[in-house]
Amino acid sequence: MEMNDDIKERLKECGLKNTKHRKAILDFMFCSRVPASAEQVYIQMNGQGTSIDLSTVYRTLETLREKGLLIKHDRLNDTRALYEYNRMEHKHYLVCLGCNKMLPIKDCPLAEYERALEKATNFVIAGHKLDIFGYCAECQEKGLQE
Amino acid sequence: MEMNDDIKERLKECGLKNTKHRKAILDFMFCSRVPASAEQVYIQMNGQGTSIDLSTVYRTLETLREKGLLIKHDRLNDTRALYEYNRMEHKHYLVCLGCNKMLPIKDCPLAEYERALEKATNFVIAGHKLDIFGYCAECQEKGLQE
DNA sequence: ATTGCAAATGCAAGTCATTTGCAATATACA
DNA sequence: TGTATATTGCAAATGACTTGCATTTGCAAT
Repeated sequence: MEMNDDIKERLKECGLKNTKHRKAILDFMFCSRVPASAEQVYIQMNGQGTSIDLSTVYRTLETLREKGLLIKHDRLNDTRALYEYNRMEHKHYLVCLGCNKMLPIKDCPLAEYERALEKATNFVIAGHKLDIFGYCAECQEKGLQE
Repeated sequence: MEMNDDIKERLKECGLKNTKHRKAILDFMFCSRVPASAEQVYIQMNGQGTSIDLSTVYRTLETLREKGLLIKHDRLNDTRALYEYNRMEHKHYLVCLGCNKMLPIKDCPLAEYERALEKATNFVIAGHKLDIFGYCAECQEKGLQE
Protein backbone atom coordinates (compact mmCIF):
# COMPACT_ATOMS: atom_id res chain seq x y z
CA MET A 1 0.00 0.00 0.00
CA GLU A 2 1.12 3.49 -0.73
CA MET A 3 0.17 4.98 2.60
CA ASN A 4 1.89 2.21 4.53
CA ASP A 5 5.06 2.68 2.59
CA ASP A 6 4.88 6.36 3.22
CA ILE A 7 4.45 5.78 6.95
CA LYS A 8 7.32 3.33 6.94
CA GLU A 9 9.47 5.89 5.19
CA ARG A 10 8.63 8.57 7.70
CA LEU A 11 9.66 6.30 10.56
CA LYS A 12 12.96 5.59 8.89
CA GLU A 13 13.64 9.25 8.26
CA CYS A 14 13.27 9.80 11.99
CA GLY A 15 15.69 7.05 12.90
CA LEU A 16 12.94 4.91 14.39
CA LYS A 17 12.64 1.20 13.91
CA ASN A 18 9.70 0.10 11.87
CA THR A 19 7.74 -2.02 14.32
CA LYS A 20 4.21 -3.21 13.79
CA HIS A 21 3.02 -1.21 16.80
CA ARG A 22 4.45 2.04 15.61
CA LYS A 23 3.22 1.51 12.10
CA ALA A 24 -0.27 0.64 13.31
CA ILE A 25 -0.45 3.66 15.61
CA LEU A 26 0.88 6.12 13.06
CA ASP A 27 -1.46 4.64 10.47
CA PHE A 28 -4.41 5.09 12.76
CA MET A 29 -3.41 8.62 13.68
CA PHE A 30 -2.94 9.48 10.05
CA CYS A 31 -6.44 8.30 9.21
CA SER A 32 -8.17 9.78 12.25
CA ARG A 33 -9.61 13.19 11.55
CA VAL A 34 -9.86 14.11 15.23
CA PRO A 35 -7.26 14.00 17.99
CA ALA A 36 -7.25 10.79 20.05
CA SER A 37 -6.25 9.95 23.62
CA ALA A 38 -3.76 7.23 24.54
CA GLU A 39 -6.61 5.11 25.80
CA GLN A 40 -8.57 5.50 22.59
CA VAL A 41 -5.52 4.42 20.64
CA TYR A 42 -5.05 1.48 23.01
CA ILE A 43 -8.64 0.35 22.55
CA GLN A 44 -8.44 0.79 18.80
CA MET A 45 -5.23 -1.23 18.53
CA ASN A 46 -6.40 -4.12 20.59
CA GLY A 47 -9.77 -4.00 18.86
CA GLN A 48 -8.15 -4.32 15.45
CA GLY A 49 -5.94 -7.22 16.46
CA THR A 50 -2.75 -5.31 17.16
CA SER A 51 -2.17 -6.48 20.73
CA ILE A 52 -0.28 -3.78 22.61
CA ASP A 53 0.27 -2.62 26.16
CA LEU A 54 -1.02 0.75 27.31
CA SER A 55 2.43 1.84 28.41
CA THR A 56 3.74 1.11 24.94
CA VAL A 57 1.01 3.28 23.52
CA TYR A 58 2.12 6.13 25.76
CA ARG A 59 5.75 5.59 24.86
CA THR A 60 5.03 5.40 21.17
CA LEU A 61 2.88 8.50 21.12
CA GLU A 62 5.57 10.42 22.96
CA THR A 63 8.31 9.18 20.65
CA LEU A 64 6.33 10.14 17.57
CA ARG A 65 5.66 13.54 19.08
CA GLU A 66 9.34 14.09 19.78
CA LYS A 67 10.06 13.39 16.14
CA GLY A 68 7.41 15.85 15.06
CA LEU A 69 5.12 13.25 13.53
CA LEU A 70 2.37 13.91 16.05
CA ILE A 71 1.09 16.94 17.92
CA LYS A 72 0.20 16.63 21.58
CA HIS A 73 -2.65 18.59 23.10
CA ASP A 74 -2.57 18.94 26.86
CA ARG A 75 -6.21 19.43 27.42
CA LEU A 76 -7.33 22.33 29.51
CA ASN A 77 -10.50 20.77 30.75
CA ASP A 78 -10.19 17.05 30.54
CA THR A 79 -7.51 15.26 32.45
CA ARG A 80 -6.09 13.31 29.56
CA ALA A 81 -3.94 14.46 26.66
CA LEU A 82 -4.91 14.06 23.02
CA TYR A 83 -2.60 13.36 20.09
CA GLU A 84 -3.06 14.12 16.45
CA TYR A 85 -1.17 13.46 13.24
CA ASN A 86 0.93 16.48 12.38
CA ARG A 87 -0.14 17.69 8.96
CA MET A 88 1.95 20.81 9.31
CA GLU A 89 -1.05 23.05 9.12
CA HIS A 90 -1.76 26.05 11.26
CA LYS A 91 -5.11 25.51 12.89
CA HIS A 92 -7.25 26.15 15.90
CA TYR A 93 -9.68 24.00 17.77
CA LEU A 94 -13.25 24.15 18.80
CA VAL A 95 -13.35 22.18 22.05
CA CYS A 96 -16.56 20.74 23.46
CA LEU A 97 -16.82 21.29 27.19
CA GLY A 98 -19.35 18.47 27.42
CA CYS A 99 -17.50 15.57 25.79
CA ASN A 100 -14.04 17.07 25.18
CA LYS A 101 -14.23 16.39 21.49
CA MET A 102 -11.89 18.63 19.48
CA LEU A 103 -12.92 19.95 16.12
CA PRO A 104 -10.06 21.40 14.09
CA ILE A 105 -10.73 24.75 12.43
CA LYS A 106 -8.68 25.56 9.39
CA ASP A 107 -9.09 29.27 9.02
CA CYS A 108 -7.41 31.70 11.34
CA PRO A 109 -8.81 35.12 12.14
CA LEU A 110 -5.59 36.47 13.59
CA ALA A 111 -3.07 37.12 10.86
CA GLU A 112 -3.95 40.75 10.38
CA TYR A 113 -4.46 41.29 14.08
CA GLU A 114 -0.96 40.04 14.74
CA ARG A 115 0.54 42.47 12.32
CA ALA A 116 -1.24 45.34 14.04
CA LEU A 117 -0.11 44.04 17.40
CA GLU A 118 3.51 43.89 16.33
CA LYS A 119 3.43 47.53 15.44
CA ALA A 120 1.68 48.49 18.65
CA THR A 121 3.91 46.55 21.04
CA ASN A 122 7.35 46.13 19.46
CA PHE A 123 7.08 42.41 19.96
CA VAL A 124 8.22 40.13 17.20
CA ILE A 125 5.38 37.69 17.10
CA ALA A 126 6.30 34.07 16.63
CA GLY A 127 2.94 32.36 16.92
CA HIS A 128 -0.20 31.93 18.92
CA LYS A 129 -2.48 29.40 20.45
CA LEU A 130 -6.21 29.76 20.25
CA ASP A 131 -8.79 27.39 21.62
CA ILE A 132 -12.47 28.14 21.50
CA PHE A 133 -14.74 26.42 24.00
CA GLY A 134 -18.36 25.56 23.76
CA TYR A 135 -20.88 22.75 23.50
CA CYS A 136 -21.35 20.60 20.42
CA ALA A 137 -24.76 19.80 19.01
CA GLU A 138 -24.99 16.40 20.75
CA CYS A 139 -24.08 17.79 24.16
CA GLN A 140 -26.58 20.58 23.74
CA GLU A 141 -29.25 17.91 23.25
CA LYS A 142 -28.12 16.06 26.33
CA GLY A 143 -28.54 19.28 28.25
CA LEU A 144 -24.88 19.27 29.16
CA GLN A 145 -24.38 22.97 28.65
CA GLU A 146 -25.92 23.68 32.10
CA MET B 1 -8.97 46.39 57.70
CA GLU B 2 -10.89 47.44 54.70
CA MET B 3 -9.70 44.69 52.42
CA ASN B 4 -10.38 42.01 54.99
CA ASP B 5 -13.90 43.21 55.48
CA ASP B 6 -14.38 43.23 51.76
CA ILE B 7 -13.15 39.66 51.50
CA LYS B 8 -15.40 38.62 54.36
CA GLU B 9 -18.33 40.23 52.60
CA ARG B 10 -17.58 38.46 49.35
CA LEU B 11 -17.57 35.10 51.12
CA LYS B 12 -20.89 35.84 52.73
CA GLU B 13 -22.42 36.89 49.41
CA CYS B 14 -21.48 33.49 48.07
CA GLY B 15 -23.07 31.64 50.97
CA LEU B 16 -19.71 30.50 52.25
CA LYS B 17 -18.75 30.45 55.89
CA ASN B 18 -16.07 32.90 56.87
CA THR B 19 -13.31 30.62 58.05
CA LYS B 20 -9.78 31.70 58.72
CA HIS B 21 -8.49 29.40 55.99
CA ARG B 22 -10.75 30.76 53.33
CA LYS B 23 -10.10 34.32 54.34
CA ALA B 24 -6.34 33.75 54.34
CA ILE B 25 -6.37 32.08 50.94
CA LEU B 26 -8.62 34.64 49.29
CA ASP B 27 -6.55 37.41 50.84
CA PHE B 28 -3.38 35.92 49.46
CA MET B 29 -4.89 35.40 46.02
CA PHE B 30 -6.19 38.94 45.99
CA CYS B 31 -2.76 40.35 46.74
CA SER B 32 -0.83 38.04 44.46
CA ARG B 33 -0.21 39.59 41.08
CA VAL B 34 0.57 36.23 39.47
CA PRO B 35 -1.41 33.00 39.38
CA ALA B 36 -0.46 30.46 42.06
CA SER B 37 -0.61 26.68 42.31
CA ALA B 38 -2.29 24.78 45.14
CA GLU B 39 1.10 23.82 46.47
CA GLN B 40 2.33 27.39 46.43
CA VAL B 41 -0.74 28.43 48.37
CA TYR B 42 -0.18 25.56 50.81
CA ILE B 43 3.43 26.59 51.40
CA GLN B 44 2.46 30.23 51.76
CA MET B 45 -0.27 29.45 54.29
CA ASN B 46 1.81 27.23 56.47
CA GLY B 47 4.71 29.67 56.17
CA GLN B 48 2.60 32.53 57.43
CA GLY B 49 1.27 30.59 60.39
CA THR B 50 -2.08 29.56 58.92
CA SER B 51 -1.75 25.81 59.43
CA ILE B 52 -3.78 24.04 56.78
CA ASP B 53 -3.92 20.68 55.05
CA LEU B 54 -3.14 20.41 51.34
CA SER B 55 -6.49 18.77 50.68
CA THR B 56 -8.21 21.75 52.27
CA VAL B 57 -6.26 24.05 49.98
CA TYR B 58 -7.51 22.10 46.99
CA ARG B 59 -11.06 22.11 48.30
CA THR B 60 -10.96 25.80 49.08
CA LEU B 61 -9.52 26.82 45.72
CA GLU B 62 -12.16 24.76 43.95
CA THR B 63 -14.97 26.20 46.07
CA LEU B 64 -13.81 29.74 45.42
CA ARG B 65 -13.57 28.98 41.74
CA GLU B 66 -17.09 27.56 41.68
CA LYS B 67 -18.32 30.78 43.20
CA GLY B 68 -16.49 32.79 40.59
CA LEU B 69 -14.04 34.39 43.01
CA LEU B 70 -11.06 32.70 41.40
CA ILE B 71 -10.08 31.71 37.88
CA LYS B 72 -8.42 28.39 37.27
CA HIS B 73 -5.73 28.11 34.62
CA ASP B 74 -4.91 24.63 33.47
CA ARG B 75 -1.46 25.51 32.23
CA LEU B 76 -0.42 24.19 28.89
CA ASN B 77 3.11 23.43 29.82
CA ASP B 78 3.20 22.64 33.51
CA THR B 79 1.33 19.69 34.97
CA ARG B 80 -0.30 21.62 37.75
CA ALA B 81 -3.13 24.09 37.64
CA LEU B 82 -2.79 27.73 38.63
CA TYR B 83 -5.42 29.86 40.31
CA GLU B 84 -5.80 33.60 40.17
CA TYR B 85 -8.09 36.15 41.76
CA ASN B 86 -10.94 36.91 39.37
CA ARG B 87 -10.90 40.61 38.61
CA MET B 88 -13.62 40.14 36.03
CA GLU B 89 -11.54 41.21 33.07
CA HIS B 90 -11.48 39.47 29.74
CA LYS B 91 -7.92 39.53 28.57
CA HIS B 92 -5.29 37.83 26.53
CA TYR B 93 -1.59 37.71 26.99
CA LEU B 94 1.35 38.45 24.83
CA VAL B 95 3.93 36.03 26.18
CA CYS B 96 7.63 36.62 25.64
CA LEU B 97 9.44 33.42 24.75
CA GLY B 98 12.72 34.95 25.86
CA CYS B 99 11.94 36.15 29.39
CA ASN B 100 8.40 34.78 29.97
CA LYS B 101 7.07 38.24 30.63
CA MET B 102 3.32 38.46 30.09
CA LEU B 103 1.88 41.60 28.61
CA PRO B 104 -1.88 41.82 29.07
CA ILE B 105 -3.84 42.79 25.99
CA LYS B 106 -7.12 44.51 26.59
CA ASP B 107 -8.81 44.28 23.25
CA CYS B 108 -10.10 41.07 21.83
CA PRO B 109 -10.33 40.46 18.10
CA LEU B 110 -12.61 37.45 18.35
CA ALA B 111 -16.16 38.49 19.20
CA GLU B 112 -17.40 38.68 15.66
CA TYR B 113 -15.45 35.62 14.61
CA GLU B 114 -17.13 33.59 17.35
CA ARG B 115 -20.57 34.55 16.14
CA ALA B 116 -19.73 33.40 12.63
CA LEU B 117 -18.30 30.18 14.02
CA GLU B 118 -21.45 29.40 15.99
CA LYS B 119 -23.48 29.58 12.81
CA ALA B 120 -21.03 27.46 10.86
CA THR B 121 -20.61 24.67 13.41
CA ASN B 122 -23.74 24.38 15.59
CA PHE B 123 -21.57 24.76 18.65
CA VAL B 124 -22.76 27.03 21.42
CA ILE B 125 -19.61 28.95 22.16
CA ALA B 126 -18.83 29.61 25.78
CA GLY B 127 -15.45 31.28 25.63
CA HIS B 128 -11.94 31.11 24.29
CA LYS B 129 -8.34 31.18 25.28
CA LEU B 130 -5.77 33.04 23.25
CA ASP B 131 -2.10 33.37 23.97
CA ILE B 132 0.21 35.06 21.54
CA PHE B 133 3.91 34.21 21.64
CA GLY B 134 6.83 36.27 20.56
CA TYR B 135 9.87 38.22 21.66
CA CYS B 136 9.74 41.52 23.47
CA ALA B 137 11.92 44.47 22.52
CA GLU B 138 14.55 43.73 25.18
CA CYS B 139 14.88 40.10 24.21
CA GLN B 140 15.20 41.06 20.58
CA GLU B 141 18.18 43.22 21.53
CA LYS B 142 19.73 40.40 23.49
CA GLY B 143 19.41 38.26 20.40
CA LEU B 144 17.24 35.77 22.25
CA GLN B 145 14.85 35.17 19.40
CA GLU B 146 17.22 32.52 17.98
C1' DA C 1 -23.95 33.17 76.25
C1' DT C 2 -25.51 28.41 74.88
C1' DT C 3 -26.86 25.12 71.73
C1' DG C 4 -27.72 22.51 67.46
C1' DC C 5 -26.54 21.38 63.14
C1' DA C 6 -24.83 21.96 58.61
C1' DA C 7 -20.60 23.24 56.64
C1' DA C 8 -15.61 22.98 56.89
C1' DT C 9 -11.42 20.58 58.12
C1' DG C 10 -7.56 17.05 58.87
C1' DC C 11 -5.99 12.81 57.98
C1' DA C 12 -5.46 8.74 55.51
C1' DA C 13 -6.55 6.28 51.77
C1' DG C 14 -8.05 6.27 47.02
C1' DT C 15 -8.10 7.84 41.84
C1' DC C 16 -6.48 8.22 37.50
C1' DA C 17 -3.54 9.41 33.74
C1' DT C 18 0.87 8.80 32.89
C1' DT C 19 5.80 7.14 33.73
C1' DT C 20 9.47 3.97 34.82
C1' DG C 21 12.52 -0.21 35.98
C1' DC C 22 13.65 -4.25 34.21
C1' DA C 23 13.66 -8.58 31.97
C1' DA C 24 12.17 -10.50 27.63
C1' DT C 25 11.81 -9.82 22.68
C1' DA C 26 12.20 -7.90 18.11
C1' DT C 27 14.69 -5.18 14.57
C1' DA C 28 18.40 -3.46 11.64
C1' DC C 29 22.49 -4.08 9.74
C1' DA C 30 26.95 -6.27 9.51
C1' DT D 1 22.58 -15.84 10.69
C1' DG D 2 24.46 -13.27 14.66
C1' DT D 3 24.43 -9.57 17.63
C1' DA D 4 24.19 -4.93 19.44
C1' DT D 5 20.60 -2.02 20.41
C1' DA D 6 15.91 -0.42 20.26
C1' DT D 7 11.37 -1.73 21.63
C1' DT D 8 7.94 -4.01 24.37
C1' DG D 9 5.11 -6.08 28.30
C1' DC D 10 4.34 -6.25 32.89
C1' DA D 11 4.18 -4.57 37.38
C1' DA D 12 5.07 -1.13 40.35
C1' DA D 13 5.72 3.83 41.01
C1' DT D 14 4.50 8.78 40.52
C1' DG D 15 2.23 12.95 41.11
C1' DA D 16 -1.55 15.89 41.15
C1' DC D 17 -5.51 15.84 42.85
C1' DT D 18 -9.98 13.77 45.27
C1' DT D 19 -12.74 11.49 48.72
C1' DG D 20 -14.58 9.06 53.00
C1' DC D 21 -15.14 9.74 57.45
C1' DA D 22 -14.67 11.28 62.11
C1' DT D 23 -13.91 15.67 64.31
C1' DT D 24 -14.22 20.60 64.68
C1' DT D 25 -16.07 25.12 63.71
C1' DG D 26 -19.14 29.00 62.24
C1' DC D 27 -23.32 30.93 62.79
C1' DA D 28 -28.26 31.25 63.58
C1' DA D 29 -31.81 30.42 66.70
C1' DT D 30 -32.64 30.01 71.29
